[in-house]
Amino acid sequence: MEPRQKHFRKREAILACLRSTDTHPSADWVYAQLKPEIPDLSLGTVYRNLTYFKEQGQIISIGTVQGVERFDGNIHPHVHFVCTGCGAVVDLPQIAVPQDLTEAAAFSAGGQIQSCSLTFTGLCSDCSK
Amino acid sequence: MEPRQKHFRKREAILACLRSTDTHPSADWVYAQLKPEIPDLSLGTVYRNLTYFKEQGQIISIGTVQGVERFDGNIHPHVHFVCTGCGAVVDLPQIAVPQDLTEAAAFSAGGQIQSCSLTFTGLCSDCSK
DNA sequence: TTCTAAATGCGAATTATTCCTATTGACAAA
DNA sequence: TTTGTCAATAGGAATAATTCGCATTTAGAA
Repeated sequence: MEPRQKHFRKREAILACLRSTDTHPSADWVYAQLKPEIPDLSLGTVYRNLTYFKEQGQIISIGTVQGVERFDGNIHPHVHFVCTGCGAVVDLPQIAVPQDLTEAAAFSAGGQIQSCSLTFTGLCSDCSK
Repeated sequence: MEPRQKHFRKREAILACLRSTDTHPSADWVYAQLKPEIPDLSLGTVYRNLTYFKEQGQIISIGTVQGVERFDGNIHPHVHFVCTGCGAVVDLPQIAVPQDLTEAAAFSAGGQIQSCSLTFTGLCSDCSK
């Protein structure tokens, strides 16, 4: 298929960058990551496309950690652990929110549940030393 | 005991305000709420004391909703529902995170779990109309 | 009264995020 | 090829939540 339409290279690079890592990066991290290979990338474009992908449901926001929003290219429901020491966010793939909990929540809230986020907070093994 | 030490009136008023509501307010909301009765209250004091209480473990932050941090005077573990339409945050007291999930998370993360936050997101009954 | 340390007010500073505007690229029609 | 249109973008200005710096006030001890 050859060189992709130049028009979307940046948009695609941003999504690919997000999907290539499990560090749950911030907008700034994505920007810093791509800037060397795409020198005319602007931070505004990163923000714009992250918002775009979020609206499209292709990525999710996992909330703000230490003041900055963090994103996740993995939209499969999963649980996170956030270290209050270093700000690292890691997946806990072994854990899952039981389905009946979500159903109970929908009933209890009386509205429509779109998503569910379970996050454990603490000190990672490095930071607890 | 009569008039409390004037020095701590504001600090106490901020905590009392947070505990008197179930709206999970922002710093600005607390400020607006108290300003009429405490005209010389400053927003900086609200932020400072919210941070103080948070560090003391007397309140918790429930993360940022639509760009602003929201607080909760109820530190008993409980589940929240956030409406993406109006930004309302309500408790779901009927739901709880199973204890074994937390234990599994602690094992899986390999660190110390300090807290756990389960949040459902969606549209409340008003906003889904 | 004097001293000290904590709490505060106020305004400036910081910083993540959004907004504005001119420019560029892709593509279709003439 | 030329022209027109529209989405995507860069770059910088603007916004807004939050934090910081510093002088002032207060409580309480000496």
